[in-house]
Amino acid sequence: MYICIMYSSELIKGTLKTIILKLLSDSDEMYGYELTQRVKELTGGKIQLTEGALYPTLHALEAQGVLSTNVVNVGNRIRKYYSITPTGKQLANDKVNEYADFIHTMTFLLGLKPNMG
Amino acid sequence: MYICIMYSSELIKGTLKTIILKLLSDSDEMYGYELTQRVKELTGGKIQLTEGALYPTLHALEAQGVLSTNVVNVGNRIRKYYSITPTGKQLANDKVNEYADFIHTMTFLLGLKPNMG
DNA sequence: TTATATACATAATTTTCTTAGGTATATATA
DNA sequence: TATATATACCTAAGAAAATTATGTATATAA
Repeated sequence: MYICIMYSSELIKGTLKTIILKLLSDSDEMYGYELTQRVKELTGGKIQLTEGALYPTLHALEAQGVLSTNVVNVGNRIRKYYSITPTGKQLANDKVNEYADFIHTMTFLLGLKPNMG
Repeated sequence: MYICIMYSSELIKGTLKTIILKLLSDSDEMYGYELTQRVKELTGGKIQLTEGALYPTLHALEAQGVLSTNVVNVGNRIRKYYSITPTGKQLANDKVNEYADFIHTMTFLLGLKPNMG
């Protein structure tokens, strides 16, 4: 068994959009900070989204029309909820499928045993 | 089933070193061009290493001491064979194990079915 | 009162890759 | 014979995507 605290940063590169789109595809709406906590929780801390990467990407996805926002005041603080658009739902599907295919290819290329759970 | 010609370039980011180290770990020696052809062949053309990324990375890995080189004249052309050092073998193992763990985490995070072949 | 958690954001820098260009030989094709 | 493709190496400019650092501000726990 392989032990690790967090993956080397180069490994995670290129997966951010796919992760965001998938989580928002399965949820009604989520805000940025919530996304960081959810990913940390779901991966046992092995993947931790950094705000410097997350927020610009969220803005780009919104500008692209795949996410829409809803700003809410919680107490005296601002919270910006993101939800996925129909276009975004399609993109999420494509990205997840592409990643599944990619994992399959990498599993073969690196000579890893198919994952049985 | 998902159809694709080549993966979007962002997906492949961060996997180059792992791929190089794994292939050289399983082979006595390989040269740069050979690596590009082997990866293309093994992935059905879905992953194609670009020379602009490959050669600088090979040089860096050599400078780092994980690869050693052997220049050979084939006809009137030069061919630079790379082989993995003991340190490199260890690094290759670590990187492949880390990637296997990463695939496991991403499979769960993206809600993909464990791959049964 | 001080640190941590929540919650947003941007800017400078670094890393990593793409794109484009350069050199050169061998071989297949029009 | 000329031209395209394959082999085989390399670097440099630029783009893309991340890290690191910084800033603002409130709430809560120590």
